[in-house]
Order: sequence, then C-alpha cells, then structure tokens
Amino acid sequence: MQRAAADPEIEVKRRDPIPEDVDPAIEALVEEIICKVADKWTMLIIEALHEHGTLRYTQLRKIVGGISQKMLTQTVRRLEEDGLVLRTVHPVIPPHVDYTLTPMGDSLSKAFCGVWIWAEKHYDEVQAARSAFAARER
Amino acid sequence: MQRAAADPEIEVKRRDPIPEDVDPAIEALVEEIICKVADKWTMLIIEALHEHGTLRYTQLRKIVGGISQKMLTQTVRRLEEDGLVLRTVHPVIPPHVDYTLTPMGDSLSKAFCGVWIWAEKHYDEVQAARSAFAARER
DNA sequence: CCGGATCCGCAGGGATACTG
DNA sequence: CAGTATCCCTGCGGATCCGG
Repeated sequence: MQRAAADPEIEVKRRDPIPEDVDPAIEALVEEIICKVADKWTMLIIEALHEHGTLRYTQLRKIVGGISQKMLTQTVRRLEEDGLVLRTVHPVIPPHVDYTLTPMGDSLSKAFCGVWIWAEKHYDEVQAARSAFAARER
Repeated sequence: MQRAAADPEIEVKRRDPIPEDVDPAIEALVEEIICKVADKWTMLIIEALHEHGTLRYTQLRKIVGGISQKMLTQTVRRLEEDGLVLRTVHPVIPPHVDYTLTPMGDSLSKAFCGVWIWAEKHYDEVQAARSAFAARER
C-alpha cells in the first residue's frame, strides 16, 4: 500500500452525515485491507473457490484463465497469510495441494457477491455509456 | 485485461448447482468489468465520491490520499467513459471541474458497500491470522 | 509430473516539470 | 486549478529450472 495520510485541511461537505468518529488508524487499516482485496486476481481467485469449493493448484490456474504461475502462487499465499484461504499439502508424489476458502474467506466472497451481481446487471449499460462517450468525443 | 479462455476440459464439482447456462461471451464481459472495477484506485475514488457527493479535482486528490495525478486523471476518465462518473467542466479562469457519481456509479458504490463493511468487521481477524501465520512459518 | 522458486524484459504507475 | 508531458523505476508476466 503505502499511501500518504489525507491532508486534514480539506473541507468538503459530507452527503450523509455519518457519525464519523472512527480512529484514523483503524480507517488506515481498513483501507489497507481494501487495497489488498481490490485486486483483479484476488477477486477472481476468491470467486473461483467460492464457486467450486475446493480446488487444486492446476485447476485453479485453469479456471482463473490467464493468470501466471507466479501471480497465482503469490496471491494465494497472501490469501493464506490473511486467513482467507486454507492451503493443504498432501505429501504424495506427484504433489497434491488443495485450496479452500476459510469461513472468513467465504464471508468475503459473499460481500463481493454484490459487485458481481452489479456487473451482471449493468454491463450492457456500461457498453452503452462507452458508445455514447465515444460518439461525444468526436 | 486480455485473459486466455478457460480450458473446457477441466471438470470440477460445483458447490451450489447454479443454473449456469450463461453465455460465455456475457461472462467474459462481466469479468472484464470486474477486472476494471477491482482496482485499488477505482474503489477508493468511487467511495470518496459516494461519501462526499460532488468533488473537484484537487479535493478528490487529497481525499484519495497518495494517488498520483496521472492515475487520478486516468481512472476518473475511465469511470466517465463507463458512465459511472459525471465530469462537469466550468469554463472559468482558473478552471473548475466537478466530479459526481452517476446513478449507475452510485449503485456500484452501494454494491461495494458490502466489502467495506466486511473490511471493518474483519480487519482484526485478519491481523490475528497474519500473526498466526508468521508464528507458524518459523 | 505437480507445485513453485528464479531470472529477465517490458508495460504500467510514481514523481516532477510545464501549460492553458 | 486542472490537467498534460516526461522520465524513471517498480512489479507483472513469460520462460526456465528445481525439488519431491
């Protein structure tokens, strides 16, 4: 992450006057999590595991089409580290590694759900907006 | 984006047997939108606009602390192109540009809401998981 | 053979200076 | 004030090698 602290001087009117007495440290932490989670591969991997339950490394790689081995390993390791994914190594030959969402990971995928539904519901509207924008630009 | 098509040969059991007869082209489009939307700066900008209603360029830049001018302009332009953000230029000197969420952008921010709530609710659990992971690794 | 660590080339993001 | 243009460097992705 590593983002500068927000300048306290800015004055903007809040639309909905939330009782915003949250600890700025907490807020930073939440934002840090958001930044980790707001990642293309993270969302796609969590979604894949949510849909299929348990997957092996190669299965995951195929389902999340287009991801490099490096990014898959990297992302999945960070998810394990954050307690969102359970990684089980079966010490056999050839190797066999299973990935599953933890309960917390599952709850996150539920939270993502709204975004997926939004995307399914609005993709045509987005397309239309793009056309309109392109036409307007000319 | 640019991601390889999923290999049709993979066979994995679905956890919840969704009536998944969706057009793969549609699915690709949805995924394309997800990939655009699952972006750190995108989420932060949309959230900022959702919280504050209407913002000028510099206000937005301060609130979304740490973003470079390039990424702010770039992201906000793509949001405008996709019909999520309305950009209003007041032809005065010095220039004055307002950014607001369109109704569609607002609906997306509502969809994001679940993720924000999740982050607020689970950040301590994530912290704990990280500690546990670090301890286990040693 | 599967999972993943390593090396490298290149696109994409950050910092800075400049303009209407 | 709100960008655009430029340079630079990190970090992604592809290829390759390795350990079990």
